[in-house]
Amino acid sequence: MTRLQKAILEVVKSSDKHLSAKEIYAKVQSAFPGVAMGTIYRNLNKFAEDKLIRRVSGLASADLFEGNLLPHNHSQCLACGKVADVHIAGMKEFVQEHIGDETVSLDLLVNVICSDCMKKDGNFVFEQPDPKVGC
Amino acid sequence: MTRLQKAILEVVKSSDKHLSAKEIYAKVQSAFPGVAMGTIYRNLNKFAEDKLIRRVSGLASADLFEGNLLPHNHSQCLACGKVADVHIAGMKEFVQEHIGDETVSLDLLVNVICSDCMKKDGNFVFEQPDPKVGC
DNA sequence: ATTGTTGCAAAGGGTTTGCACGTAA
DNA sequence: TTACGTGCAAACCCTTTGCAACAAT
Repeated sequence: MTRLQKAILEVVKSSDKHLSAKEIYAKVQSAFPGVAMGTIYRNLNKFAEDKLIRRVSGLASADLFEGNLLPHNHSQCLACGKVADVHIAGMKEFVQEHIGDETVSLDLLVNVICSDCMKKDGNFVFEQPDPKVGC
Repeated sequence: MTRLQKAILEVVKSSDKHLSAKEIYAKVQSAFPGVAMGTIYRNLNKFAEDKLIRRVSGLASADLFEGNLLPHNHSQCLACGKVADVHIAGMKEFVQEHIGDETVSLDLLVNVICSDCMKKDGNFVFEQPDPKVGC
């Protein structure tokens, strides 16, 4: 593993947040000013394949990367976009009971209005709830 | 509503499948040869906002549109990409118990190997399960 | 006249890829 | 040498948007 690769991995692993490729790029740049976006992506993809990190997709904005490999899902705030971890015990089993095919994995995305945004505007009303309503 | 708009809506509403904008475009084209992709998207977006149809996003490929407005979620086959409806009673309540913020909506995407693909290759083994593993 | 809808073409965002160069075993 | 990693720029895919022409009221 090159020094650059270690740096990229370290940025993701040492962050407690979910980071976009752009954010990772910015952080890596401080130590490797000449680094290219393509290289960031190539390595993030490799790390994700090798299960060193996890890629979170399906969000409203760009994919995020995280170092937390423990099974969990995510919530995103529809107002500010903030992404948080969601742990739901028995999720897979609960879902499996309802479908015929064998579940490989679940991607649960819980759309919320986070408490911060609720504080800012307690009357948060979705006249027409999220166009991407699941259930 | 213009005749074109009715045609677009009809394509989505009368299909029992989930259709991509490209597929909808192709179908509408047979009656409106000069129709533009931008117009397809503009109208699909409007219909989704008005809750005449539903947009399914977060899939491995492009967003899909469906006429089924009843709350439900989706599964996608990791081998062939096929998307199917998934109905899980009590899903929202089950999830709500585990999170602090108020749930607006859920997007559950169940990654499976569908029975067709299982038949074709009964030994379907994911040496490295889906890089986008939820739980 | 006013408003909304369309085709077109361009731009947008996020991501991937071909290629030549460089670096390391 | 052989293999791999990198920067760069272009391409990619899906989707959105500005604009001028066009309907429809």
